[in-house]
Amino acid sequence: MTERPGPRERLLTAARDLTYRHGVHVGVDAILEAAGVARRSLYQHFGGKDGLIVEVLRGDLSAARYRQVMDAAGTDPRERLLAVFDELETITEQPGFRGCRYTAAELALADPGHPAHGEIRGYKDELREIFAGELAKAGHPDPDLAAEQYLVLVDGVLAHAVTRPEARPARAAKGLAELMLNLAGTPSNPSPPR
Amino acid sequence: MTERPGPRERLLTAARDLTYRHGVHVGVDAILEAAGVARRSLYQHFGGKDGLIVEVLRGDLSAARYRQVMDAAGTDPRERLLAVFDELETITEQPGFRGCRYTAAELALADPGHPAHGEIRGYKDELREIFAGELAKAGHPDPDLAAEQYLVLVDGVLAHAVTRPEARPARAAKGLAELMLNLAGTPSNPSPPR
DNA sequence: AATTAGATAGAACGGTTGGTCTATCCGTCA
DNA sequence: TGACGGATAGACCAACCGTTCTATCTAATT
Repeated sequence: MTERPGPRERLLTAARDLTYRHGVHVGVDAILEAAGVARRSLYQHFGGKDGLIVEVLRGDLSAARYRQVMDAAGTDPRERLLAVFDELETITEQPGFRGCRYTAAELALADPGHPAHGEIRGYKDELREIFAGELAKAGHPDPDLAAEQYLVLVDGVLAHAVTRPEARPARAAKGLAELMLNLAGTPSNPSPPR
Repeated sequence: MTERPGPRERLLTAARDLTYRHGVHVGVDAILEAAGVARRSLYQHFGGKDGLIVEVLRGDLSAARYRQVMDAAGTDPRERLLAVFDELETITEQPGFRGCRYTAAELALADPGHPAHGEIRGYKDELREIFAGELAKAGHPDPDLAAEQYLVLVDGVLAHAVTRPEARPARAAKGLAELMLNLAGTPSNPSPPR
């Protein structure tokens, strides 16, 4: 039997779950009850609700998940890039799917000075780097532009699937990604021949 | 000098502004103060905060705006469809831009039974119809799929521009739209020759 | 055995939430 | 003149918000 995690970890787990399901405006009382943790522990470990939210976003490892998905798809950059949308299809079809937690937090936190905005920004920048690198390997003529296009597609899929999941936005977006990748060098090669 | 609008209209105007800037979780007190309206009038006209939010979404006329933009772009379906992204570029560059109000409301209202979800759904369905019709006129081989792709692009632009406006997502998305439209019949013709 | 850090429970803080209530005012119409 | 519908101001409600506080308990360290 595994040991019960400490209060800090229990808080993070409960907050990750509740802020995704109910949004970042969920009350601290609900988080404390779900975590089975004393009120004081929250302020001891995170300084307050905002600190907890920031830590939840930082520890979410969503970017790492994209890397894993692409690694599992093999070494062909084209296949790796397309695998992203298969994963998005799985994610958006999950029962409790509520969109991208970063986008939701960005929209929910109207105050531009909220510390969470930095984490959100960092996450999307990191995603951009991942896609830009992969698109360069795929031989895309303009990896920087293509990376922005990829971000639009990913955010679009996650946003649209909340309201209209049966539209299968992940599949639709994969079609667009294929059009993009047709601009690249010979499809099956990791990099274009020089 | 024009007459001052009645309480109902003042409430809608104030709520439209405040819910966009601060999200639908903005307090009724703030709305009442901005509208210069008695507390009772809100419950008289809209039954409550939820009713007001629903009416704000219903009266937003965002779908009509897309029609106007396309009409202003002429009669060539291709030009009309691409004009959407020029408009999105303008919108996302506006100082107070805070994304798509419907997407924001969808994410903020965790309760699936909230009456606003119906309006949001209706809006995006209406957008789909508009795009599907235009894509059919442009001679796209699969207007239904293409319409979903267009929705992904639009939602993606509006979502992503909140966090990374300098990425110019509207321009990036326009490039993808051009790729899509290359699949259609002769670009400058309203419909493909049979 | 004594000390200490970390966790617990729970009261209490001032402020805000959406909603209901009473009372008053004002213009319209009969 | 009188009645009435609509608007106003503002008190009031219970519930909840994030935060601070005191007090107690427990387990590891010295």
